[in-house]
Amino acid sequence: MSTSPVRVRMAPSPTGSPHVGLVRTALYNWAFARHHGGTFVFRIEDTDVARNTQESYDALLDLFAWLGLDWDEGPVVGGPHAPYLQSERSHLYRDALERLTAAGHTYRCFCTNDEVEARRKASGSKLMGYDGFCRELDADQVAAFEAEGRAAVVRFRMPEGEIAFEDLVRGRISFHSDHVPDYALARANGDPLYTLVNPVDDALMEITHVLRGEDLLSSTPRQIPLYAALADVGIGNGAPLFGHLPYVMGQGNKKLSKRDPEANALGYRDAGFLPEGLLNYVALLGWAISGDRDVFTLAEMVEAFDIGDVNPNPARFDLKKADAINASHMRLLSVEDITHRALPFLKAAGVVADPVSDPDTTLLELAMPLVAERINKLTEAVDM
RNA sequence: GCCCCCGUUGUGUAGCGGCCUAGCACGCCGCCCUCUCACGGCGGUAGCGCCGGUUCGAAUCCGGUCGGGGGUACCA
Repeated sequence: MSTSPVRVRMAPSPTGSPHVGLVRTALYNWAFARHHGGTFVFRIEDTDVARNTQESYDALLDLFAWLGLDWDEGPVVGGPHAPYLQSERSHLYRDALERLTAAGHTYRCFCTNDEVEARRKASGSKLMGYDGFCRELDADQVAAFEAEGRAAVVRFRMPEGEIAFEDLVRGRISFHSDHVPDYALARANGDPLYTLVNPVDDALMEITHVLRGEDLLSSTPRQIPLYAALADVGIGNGAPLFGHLPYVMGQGNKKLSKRDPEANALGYRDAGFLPEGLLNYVALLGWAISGDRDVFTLAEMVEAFDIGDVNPNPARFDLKKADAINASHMRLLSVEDITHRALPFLKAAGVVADPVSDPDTTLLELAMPLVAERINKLTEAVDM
């Protein structure tokens, strides 16, 4: 048993409509935090100004409010590491970049993609990515590039050697630095990139465990040395522990894309799902509470959740099973509860008046006991 | 190409060397209950990718192979 306090986070980008994969990741982080009595941080990664939207940000807050996944630090509630929107933290990234550069962990790179590609062809190297050409430029060379009017990206100087870590869901994983090129931390125009801001924020916010999608697995070997470099310049305490969660797949062998209708998390609320139903189903995408049961409450999940039990295989999203799990939760509710929850749908459909009238109340009292026992989703109450 | 991850019925999973003639759930197919539908009950269907090795014994450990996925950006 570790005695260090657990601090985890979810860090979505406010682009497009929230994806069910995000719900799964958020749920695992939340359950992990609650299980360990730790802190759940909510951070908004809105550095991509071109794609961020206010609607998307609002949708994220709506979604988590509906699901009942509460956060201890983040937007609305604040916290000791505020602000929790990356767009309001640029001074922190600039400071981190200056410190890293002062300590020699970065260098300026003037190469174009074409030049890098041409060199690779000429050398016959099998290694992809940046070749480190600008690593050791002297002052004259830098001056020459600048005289040409070239702008420079800031690259991280990757240390040489093996980078290994113990993944919380996959066990030991190792890469060799030969396959992890020096990567860009900031654009030529000075804007910090995700590669910099994500680790800086996790370090600053003292995140202890990063549970995230498998798609970030291959960026882990480049982040681990960055955490070390950040700690070296007084930012954070080194790398957190990582756990890479399996993909959520759609039909066939494709990741569930944002274009798939079943990917839209808020769509489930509108379709009459219970939040506990969606959460329960989504929890099953990579985790099981036991061998012979798959319907459980959030409280039971918090009690039982162990990141080490998460299955590394990609999971297929199955709408029929989601419906069935939701239906099981419907049957767990009382008639009064179902009536209460179905009311917004009934009002929206004009089945009952908005301030519920007396005749409506009578109707509901008569009809709901019959309706409640046969519907699988709240929206179905409307048709009955 | 190179690097990394993954591989149990159609789907999600349990399984961590003998308890497995591989369990549970969804789906699907029957039957029962029922005025109908839903719920509920009962039964059926179908799986350890492949090849070697270790072992008295392998779904479980090791190697290889095949297949799938991801990365290889001044995206996240």
